[in-house]
Amino acid sequence: MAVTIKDVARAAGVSPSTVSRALSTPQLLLPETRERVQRAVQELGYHPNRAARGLITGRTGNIGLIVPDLTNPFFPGVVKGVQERAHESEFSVFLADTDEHAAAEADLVRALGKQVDGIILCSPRMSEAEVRAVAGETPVVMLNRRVGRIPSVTVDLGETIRQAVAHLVALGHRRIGYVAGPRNSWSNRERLRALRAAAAAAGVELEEIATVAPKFAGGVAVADVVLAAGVTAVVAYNDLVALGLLNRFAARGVAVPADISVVGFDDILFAEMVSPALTTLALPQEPTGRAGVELLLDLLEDPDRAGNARRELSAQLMVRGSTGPARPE
Amino acid sequence: MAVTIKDVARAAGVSPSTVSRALSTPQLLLPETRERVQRAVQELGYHPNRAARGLITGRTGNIGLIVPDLTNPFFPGVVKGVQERAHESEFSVFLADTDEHAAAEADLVRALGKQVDGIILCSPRMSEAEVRAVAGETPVVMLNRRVGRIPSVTVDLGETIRQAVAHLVALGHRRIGYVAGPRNSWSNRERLRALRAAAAAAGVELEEIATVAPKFAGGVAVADVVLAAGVTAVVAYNDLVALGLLNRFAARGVAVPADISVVGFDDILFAEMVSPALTTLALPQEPTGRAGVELLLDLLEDPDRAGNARRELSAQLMVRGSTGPARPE
DNA sequence: TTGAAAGCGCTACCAA
DNA sequence: TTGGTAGCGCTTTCAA
Repeated sequence: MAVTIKDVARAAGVSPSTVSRALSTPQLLLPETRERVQRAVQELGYHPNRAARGLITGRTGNIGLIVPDLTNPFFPGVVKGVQERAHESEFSVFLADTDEHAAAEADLVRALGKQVDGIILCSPRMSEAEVRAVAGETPVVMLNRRVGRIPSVTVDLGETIRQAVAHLVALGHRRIGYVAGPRNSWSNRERLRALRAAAAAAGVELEEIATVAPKFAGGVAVADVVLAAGVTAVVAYNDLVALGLLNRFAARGVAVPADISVVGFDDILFAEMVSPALTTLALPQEPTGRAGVELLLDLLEDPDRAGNARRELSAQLMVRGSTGPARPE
Repeated sequence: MAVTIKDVARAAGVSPSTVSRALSTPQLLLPETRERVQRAVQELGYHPNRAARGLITGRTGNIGLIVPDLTNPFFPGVVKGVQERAHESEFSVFLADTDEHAAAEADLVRALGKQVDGIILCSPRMSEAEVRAVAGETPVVMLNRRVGRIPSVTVDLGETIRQAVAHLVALGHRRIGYVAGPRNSWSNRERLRALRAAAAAAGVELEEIATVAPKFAGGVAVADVVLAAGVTAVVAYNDLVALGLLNRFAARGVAVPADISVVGFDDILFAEMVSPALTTLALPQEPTGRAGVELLLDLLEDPDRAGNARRELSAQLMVRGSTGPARPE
């Protein structure tokens, strides 16, 4: 059996209450008592049972993290950030991967709800109504999405998307394609909106080519459609899709960037690893995760003040080999 | 406040004990009572507090999963498998990433120990003594490592490594290099041992070139040393390192496989995405995770019988573009 | 078949 | 400054 607070109390010759205080409010004890308890804690290797503590304090010291797909390297980056920051504040992290099933998200929130103090929803796919519903039940922070007054961490892509479009226009591109991600992805909608605005402002055409699963295979699948669309540059919903495009283009003997330029979003590690390396709009992955934890901690501490808290991080255009001068018509 | 067992009891006009029974041993109740309780559960949206339950039953319904580095795509695959299988048995998963710090592993096990029924250690880097120590305190299953009688899931690479060496030898390679992973990695030692044996049996040289961090940057860093070693083929500790090699080779204008052949381990998604695609020894990622959970569940159910349980999965050689005929001397 | 009571490990209150 | 007591939400005897 594990060592309990009673064992420590007995060993130190004090009451359980005193042991408890020695751990939570040591300044209230006589230095001598405190040391005696601490020695006993050390010797017995006592770790308080957090479940029992949580039963009383209403705090579990756990946070839940729900991501759509761990297989997309973007999310492990975020998860790492969450973990790191959580551990710094002595929180443990429950992780759940929904495999891109929007329906699984709400279920998971409810299943996790009881065992955590709050939940971080990373790029949730569920409807706004569902988001509001779960946020009403459990403290929730969202990453890469905004719904009403729910605290969220987002990345401001407006300026960076303008830069990216300017970059393509400067290279002579006049018809730019966009391969869209999931319809229920807020990021997808925002990216499309900003791209449209930037293209309009620059006086170039933006063609929404298709909607694909946000995976490598999605890019591969849509590549030939992209070629048939007659654009000279294509922006993909994320790097994984962009890499899928590059892969299929290579297989078809289409030269990048000579025949077509390709741009992604995220800047996953592998964007740099392919050749030509992928031009992409880099999202801060670990910082997003860290910021999410911070917002959640604020929210737990002061639900009123922290409601509607927003953290907006910035993106960066990484110009690499996959973009180049437009092929003359 | 969340709805408790008392609320349900009141709503259903029964005692809390009866509600508890309705959930755990419904067959002991009168059908009518059972239904009344179940209706109340539904209406109030009652979910038992697992922490409170765990306090009594000694079971938390949680398992801990510790991985070295989520940024290596191999691990998310395993994590996904663990998650899936765990959820199937109504277990939740605590995830912790040690960032390749062996020292963090034991600490994490201890920190998590109290809140979980058992822990899955994925490719742990800690010493055998430490492994034994933590396994003595908490039910532990290991993935990709064997220590004593601790239940483990491993992948049998012997035959596949022989195949890989035969493949290279058939292509005319006589001097093969190995870029080693972390010294404290069991997988690394096993791979090296099997490679040595296979090379000796085939009558070719195996040269251990260097030890690197099991990351992309590690491969990049060692690439020039590999070239200077004068081997015609190189096997890397894992795909990430192999991809680093490919990247630096490309930058140096070294043609793969014309000038040098490259082989990795794992078969991460990106092994297929680069060109030339990476020849690699594919490890089953999700199955490894799933098997780990199953072993752990067995262990929890019957600690005696399940001690020393082993599950050995098999690997597969994926021959792709990065291996080809040896460059004539 | 059901309910009352005890207690899991801990913290928070009130007294002393 | 410390200890006793109650009780968090639940399960599990033991009685009825």
